Amino acid sequence: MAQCKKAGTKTIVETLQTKGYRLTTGRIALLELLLEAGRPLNVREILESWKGHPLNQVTLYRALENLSDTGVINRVDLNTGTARYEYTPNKPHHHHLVCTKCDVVEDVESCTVSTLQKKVLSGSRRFKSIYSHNLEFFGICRSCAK
Amino acid sequence: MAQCKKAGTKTIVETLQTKGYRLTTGRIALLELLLEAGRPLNVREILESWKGHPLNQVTLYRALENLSDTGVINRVDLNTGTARYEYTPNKPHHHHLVCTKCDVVEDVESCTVSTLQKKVLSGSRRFKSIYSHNLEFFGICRSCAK
DNA sequence: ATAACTATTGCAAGTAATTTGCATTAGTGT
DNA sequence: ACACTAATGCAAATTACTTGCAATAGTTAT
Repeated sequence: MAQCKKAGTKTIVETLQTKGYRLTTGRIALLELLLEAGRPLNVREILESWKGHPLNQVTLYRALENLSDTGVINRVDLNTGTARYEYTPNKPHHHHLVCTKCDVVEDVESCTVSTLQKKVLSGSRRFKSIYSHNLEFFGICRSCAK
Repeated sequence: MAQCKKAGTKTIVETLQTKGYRLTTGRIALLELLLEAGRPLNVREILESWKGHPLNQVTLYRALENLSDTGVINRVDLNTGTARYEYTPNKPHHHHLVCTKCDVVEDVESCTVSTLQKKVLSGSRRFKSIYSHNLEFFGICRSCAK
């Protein structure tokens, strides 16, 4: 994991540099937390995980925005009421499966939507381009089903 | 359109009744507005469309929640910052194509995700059931592309 | 129709998420 | 080590949305 972080960090610095962003100690703490969590966290969860406070809440919001900007992390909306952020440098394009009782989230990697995306674009007179899509599945996990 | 409304209203009353909800004048005004708009509106847009105020903002929030409950309207999140609601009784299952510059929204009716949904469920050990999915496409419309 | 029952409404206030302005601090390149 | 500029924290503001409660309007049974 430290190794993974080290290897990842190098590229991340470069990625941030292209937008003039700096990889500060607070942002490193944030990225490490998201990496370890392995699932999308919201602001409240991030702040609660931090006993010391590597980043103030306001700064955290700004860091999340900047890092999302560069694609190092990804903002997802899973209908849980607040935005969530996930660490993405080591992850391929994927979607999510969300339990609407306990909010547990599972990644879904099989994505056949890219071909669908082309069809959708060719079926639209009004749109010039489509550059992304969101696909989330909602269901009930086994432990909530009991 | 008046005809469409009349025909629709009958069923809507019945739909609401099953949950003990009433179809009040304010809610009728809301449904008419959403029907005429033909696209998902957020709370601010609804209130601005109403010169007189058929429903107070607070009541509007409650009405939107109740009506969503019954499926007469549908709440959608299009990453535009606030929840949007669309009139659905006359609409088949569909998705959306959103321009991220001007927020114009187009319906996408071809949905092949139901089969994908089954695959996703069978690929998950943790989940017992999947009952819905969100799929939204993001792009740039032709007039914003100029 | 009318009365009784209960959902709906509006007001005032509250909560939670997110943003902004500004002075101070910390990274980065030379 | 110096200069330049992004990042940070504080206080305060904004925005979306919710809650409690008394008054009102819709529905059902008579």
